[in-house]
Amino acid sequence: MADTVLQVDHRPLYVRVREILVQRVSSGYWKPGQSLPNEFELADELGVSQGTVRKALDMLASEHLVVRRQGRGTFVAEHTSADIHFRFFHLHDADGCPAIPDSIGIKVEVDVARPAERKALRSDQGSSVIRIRRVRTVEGEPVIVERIVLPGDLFAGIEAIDPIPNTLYDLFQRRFGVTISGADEELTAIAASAQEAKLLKVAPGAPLLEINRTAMGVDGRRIEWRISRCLTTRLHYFSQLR
Amino acid sequence: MADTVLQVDHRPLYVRVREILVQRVSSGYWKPGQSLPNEFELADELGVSQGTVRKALDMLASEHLVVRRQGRGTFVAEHTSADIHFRFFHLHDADGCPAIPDSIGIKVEVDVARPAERKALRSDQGSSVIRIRRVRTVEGEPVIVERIVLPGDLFAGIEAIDPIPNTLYDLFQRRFGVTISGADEELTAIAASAQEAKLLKVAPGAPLLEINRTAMGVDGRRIEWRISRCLTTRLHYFSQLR
DNA sequence: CAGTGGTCTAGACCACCGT
DNA sequence: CGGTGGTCTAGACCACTGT
Repeated sequence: MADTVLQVDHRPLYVRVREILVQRVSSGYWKPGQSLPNEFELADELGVSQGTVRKALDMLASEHLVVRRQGRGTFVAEHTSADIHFRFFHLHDADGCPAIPDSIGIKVEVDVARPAERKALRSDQGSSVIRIRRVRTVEGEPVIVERIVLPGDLFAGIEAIDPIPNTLYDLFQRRFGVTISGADEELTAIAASAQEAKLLKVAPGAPLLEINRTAMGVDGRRIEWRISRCLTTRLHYFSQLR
Repeated sequence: MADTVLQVDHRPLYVRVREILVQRVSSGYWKPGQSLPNEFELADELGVSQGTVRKALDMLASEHLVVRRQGRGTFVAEHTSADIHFRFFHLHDADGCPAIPDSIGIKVEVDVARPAERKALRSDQGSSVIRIRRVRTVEGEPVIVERIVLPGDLFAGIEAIDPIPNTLYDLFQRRFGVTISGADEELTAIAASAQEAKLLKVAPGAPLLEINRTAMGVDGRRIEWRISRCLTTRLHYFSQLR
C-alpha cells in the first residue's frame, strides 16, 4: 500500500548515494581538505550497507572529488598547484617532462559579456565577465599568449588580487569556493598575428597551437573560457588515448 | 611448513585474476567476439569467489578489452570502424561532429627501419618496417597528409592488401590478430612544406597541426608510429580533460 | 523460461596510519 | 594500539536477454 510515488527512482542505490554525497561536497557542507565520516557511519546514516557507500565513494574518487587514504580516511579533494598541472596543463617539453610556465604582463578587466563570451560561458545577456590577459614563459622565454574569461558573478573581487597567481584553479577553489571538475579543449593550428608574433618573439605568420578551453564545475556549470596560443617549437601538447 | 616460495605475490587476488584473463585474451586463447565463460564458471576454475572475478572483469571492461552485456554474457572486444573513430580519431568539425575522412593516393613500401623508426617502435637494428603514406579527405577536400610506420614482423603481407582500408585498427585485429589498446599523441603546430602545401591545396608555410602518435598493443608493445599533418581550418582536435 | 550480468547485503580479515 | 580504507567471500535478489 501507500503507493503514492508517481515516479519511482529505478537507478541503482549507489548512484543515488553518490548524488547525495556530490551535493554535500559541491554545496560546501563538506569543505576541501575536510574528512568525511567513515564508510560505516555514512552507511548507517543513509540506511544502506557499507559496500554500497564504498561503491559511491569509489566513483567520487575516480572523479577526483574526494581522495581516499588507506588507514586515514576519505577527504574532500583539495586542488594543489601540482595536481592542476598534471590534470589540466598538457604542454610538455621534448623529453615528456611537464613544463612549468610563469606569467608576465598580466592585465585584468571587468566588462559586460560579449556575445561570444556569453555563448562560451552559457550566461545571460547583460552578465558581467572578468577578462585576464597574460603572457606565459618557460625558462624566461615567452611561449604562450593567453586570454581567460570568467563569469563575473562567481569571481567578484578577483580583479583586486595582486598578483594574480600562476595557477588559477587552486585560487578558484580556496578563495571563491569553485572547484573545476573537467574541461573540453579544441586545438587548432593558426598563424601568429603581428601582435602575437611580437610578444612571442617570432615572425608574423609563424604557426601557433591554439587551445580553446571551456572548464566546468562540479555541477556542470561553465566556469572559465580560455584561449591559449602556444609556440610549440620546444613545447608539445600531450594527449593520452585509452 | 612448505615455505618454499622466495617471493610471495602480495598483489590483490583480482589483479592476478585480471592478468590471467588478459593473457588469455592477448594470446588469442579467447578470440575477438567470442564469449567468455560466465562469472561462476571462471570463479570455480580459478578457485576464487564470483565477486573477485567480477572485479577483474570490470577492470578489463574499463580497459576496453572485453564488453559486458547484461543478460547475454562477457565478450572479447571486437574493434569496429565506429569504435575506432570514437576512441582514436579526435578530429571534429566546428559543430563537434566527428569527421569521417576518406583516403586517397595510398603508397605502401617495405624497408629496413631507420633509426627514428626503430626508436619510435622500440625495435632492433635491422628490423623491417612497412610504411604507408596517404592523403585523407573530408567531403572531397584534402585535409590530412599521413605517414604510418608498422613493424614488419607483425604485419607481413599487408603490402599486398589492396585497397588498404580507411580505418586500420580493425584490419590489424581481424587480419593480423593485433589489438590496439591505447596511444600517446604529441601535438605541434608546424608550417606546411612545399609538398604538403601542394597536396592540401594551401600556401607553403600555412599552419598545420602535426599529430605524432605511438599506438600500443595489449601487452604494451609499440604497434604503430603515425604522423598526421592536418589542415585545421575546418577541423579541430578535440580533447576531454577529466 | 533459463541463463546471464548487475545490485545489494553482511561479515570476516588484512594493510596501513597515527598515537 | 584503535581506527580507517582495501580485499575477499557467500549468498540473495533484480533486470535484461534470447528462445
